[in-house]
Amino acid sequence: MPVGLEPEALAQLDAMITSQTRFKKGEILYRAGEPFTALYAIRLGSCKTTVLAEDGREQITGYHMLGDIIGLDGIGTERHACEAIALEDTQVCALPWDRLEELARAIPPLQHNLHRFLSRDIGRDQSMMLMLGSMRAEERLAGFLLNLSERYQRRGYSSTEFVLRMTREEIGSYLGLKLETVSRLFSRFHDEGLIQVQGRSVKLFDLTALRQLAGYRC
Amino acid sequence: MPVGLEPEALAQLDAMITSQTRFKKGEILYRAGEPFTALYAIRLGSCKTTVLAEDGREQITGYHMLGDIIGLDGIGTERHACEAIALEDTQVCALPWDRLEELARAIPPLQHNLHRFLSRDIGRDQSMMLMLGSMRAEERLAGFLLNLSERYQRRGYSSTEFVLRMTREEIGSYLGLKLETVSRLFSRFHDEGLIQVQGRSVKLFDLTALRQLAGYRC
DNA sequence: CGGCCGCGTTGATCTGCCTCAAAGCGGTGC
DNA sequence: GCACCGCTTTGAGGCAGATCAACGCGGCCG
Repeated sequence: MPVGLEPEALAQLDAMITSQTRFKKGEILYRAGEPFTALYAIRLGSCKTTVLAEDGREQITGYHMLGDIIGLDGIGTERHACEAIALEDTQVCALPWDRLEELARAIPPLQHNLHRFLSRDIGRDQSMMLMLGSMRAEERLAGFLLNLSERYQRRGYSSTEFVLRMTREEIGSYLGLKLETVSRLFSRFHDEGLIQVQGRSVKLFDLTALRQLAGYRC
Repeated sequence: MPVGLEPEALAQLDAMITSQTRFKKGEILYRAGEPFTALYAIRLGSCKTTVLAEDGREQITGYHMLGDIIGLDGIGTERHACEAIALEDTQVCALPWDRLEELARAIPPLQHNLHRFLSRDIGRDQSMMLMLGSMRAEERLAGFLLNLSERYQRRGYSSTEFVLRMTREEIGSYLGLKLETVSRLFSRFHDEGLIQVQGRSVKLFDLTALRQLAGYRC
């Protein structure tokens, strides 16, 4: 969010941030239906966002880590549309929305960044819809792993070796699959030499093959 | 978009709109990858937006009608992420983005409306992810029909009797199903007395049953 | 220590939706 | 009129992924 801001603007943004909150693994950052007052920037850790059907089924709609901003879906209705849950011990800082809107009016680059975040969320959701609507299970899982890989890399971590923060069931929910299917696919990718899995730690051996599986033509 | 604006602000918004463009059925409003310069407000007709996988598979991500604003997914990357195609003869007016950002800074209610549009798009995409990831075919189709019903009603049309603008294949692509499945489900809903279908004209007879099918608890 | 519990793996079977195929139907142009 | 074409419907059979079930493993607590 602060990218490209003048020092003075940065100071104003800083001043807006009053609170930094800690959550333990499993704790709820906000619930669906709660009044929306602020966005949350993740400073440490990671969390998932889920939407719930009336009958209790849940769909994980996002997996968020350091630097991500969550809660954007609450702006329109002034209520959170989904529920955010920490996947590990996590720290976020709240960005009060009315103050942010105000600042965005005063600071064009901030306004621009805000719009970028909103728009990128839409783009991300649309790729997810492509996955869920048109891809087969193995393509989805390969895409998921590559997506994680990319995001870890952008944050300066290894792009080929990381620890999953989600259970098989959560991965399944995110990808529209059952946990058994996820587990089987991990095993298959492992046997085929594409990856190494041991519980939640994953090594990607053959990015090219994964990309091909995921439907990337590169 | 203009909701809640002062007369003077309205005039400024009006002044921004230079062009109104017409498209015939099947024509492309914009393509994925094209530079993003403007949003488009639909004044007449309807269109679909689709994302394409590298291998040519396509997923319809949205179905848009009068009053909807499309193109929001291009803001973040400055390129359109999806392709928009007219489903019938359609008129849109372009809202140049740089001008709109500028105006949004000057006119708080406009800024707010813009954010609402962006955020609602995210919310819509998330419900779609819930559908695609967790619902069965009949639930998806019931949800689709109810969604249309609601939107027609909000625009002053009948909520129980309307004409589909999409082919079975397009509905299928939107819902992550094959056209045959869509056709079969229409027939089944018809036989069960929930709806009447004749080609593309649909009457909804039993909204309550559809809602139950769709997983609404109401 | 032993028992429990959450999570993961793997096998066997089932089924909802896809695939393949054929035919109907309405509109359009010749 | 007829032929063609895009769209839709319907049937038969197959398969990817779900479901059901059993077991393994590590961590935690009494």
